[in-house]
Amino acid sequence: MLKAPQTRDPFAGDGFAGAVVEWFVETGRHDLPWRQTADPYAILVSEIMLQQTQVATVLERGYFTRWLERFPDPAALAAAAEPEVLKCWEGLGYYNRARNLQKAARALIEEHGGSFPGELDKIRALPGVGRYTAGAIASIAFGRAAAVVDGNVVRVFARLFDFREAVDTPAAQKRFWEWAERLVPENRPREYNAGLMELGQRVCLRTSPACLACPVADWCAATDPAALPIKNGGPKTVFVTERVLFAVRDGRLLLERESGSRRRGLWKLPALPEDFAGEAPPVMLETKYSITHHRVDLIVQGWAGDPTGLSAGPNPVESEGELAWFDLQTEVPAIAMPSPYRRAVETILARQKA
DNA sequence: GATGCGTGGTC
DNA sequence: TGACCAAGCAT
Repeated sequence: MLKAPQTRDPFAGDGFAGAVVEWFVETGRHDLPWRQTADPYAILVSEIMLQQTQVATVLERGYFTRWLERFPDPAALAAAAEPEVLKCWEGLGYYNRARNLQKAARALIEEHGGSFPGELDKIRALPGVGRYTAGAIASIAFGRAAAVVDGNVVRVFARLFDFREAVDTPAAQKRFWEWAERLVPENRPREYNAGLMELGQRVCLRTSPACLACPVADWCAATDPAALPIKNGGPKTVFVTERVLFAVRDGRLLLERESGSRRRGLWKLPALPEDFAGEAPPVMLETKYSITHHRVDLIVQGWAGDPTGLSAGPNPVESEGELAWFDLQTEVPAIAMPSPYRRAVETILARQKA
């Protein structure tokens, strides 16, 4: 990697922040829908959606715009029924984000009289809002000089300060926050924070950083930027098999609602017991999906036409949650299902139609 | 402080 | 193609 040596100190004066701000003002993505608004609620929605989720996913699949059309303000979201809230979130994952967003809307109504607080600690107290999100809202929506540290900032800082230790430790995170607090400027913190993150997203790339195009290369101490940041990594992938039932009766599909988990309130194909071998319904579909550090082999079993096997003998369903039948035409499309099950159902239905 | 959480994209 | 990752948070 070709990269000029460091010649300037990020902490000396406001040159570093000024360079980030200038770069953002001149070349930033000002067309993003959440940059077309000054509404703190809309900024909150965007920041929650963007947690651990790529810009392209939120943007191209229309989640942000659709959400604001359906829930244009905290009052609309606070008054909504949770199933509809989850349905609007379907496919984004981390469904507690949607539930917390509604809790936050209710807190805005009930504890703040419907007006959005501009103080960092009050923003931070909203459900689902952690240190990053609070800083992002305070700076972007209110112009406060609050720091942000996300995955992009970690990568930029690891290189800027040539940080050759693991970044995914509490001690390292503490240092990144200290650096962020020291560097965030009183002048134009909105453009600085947005620019710092966008720099990580578009220039300070993970595997091939574009140092020749970087506006802060003069301040960067890294000699081998592509080797940073260093991570310990998470747990190893666990491979599991999941057998579920596809049962249709009178045009209605049997689904199970998860109860205790964080996918609570979402509907899935009911689980079949592991040892359900002898009289098991035939395999209709086998597919794979990943969830956190699990790699799941999803096997859908059932009777395409005549589900007599379902009513014969004991209930073949191993269920921890509530079971219910949903009309395939009208109800199944309207309820919230995790993506793997949604895809499986649609694949099977399309196959039967053909 | 470690762990669990959803999904889609990337190389 | 499998491991890694992306605008983190709550418990």
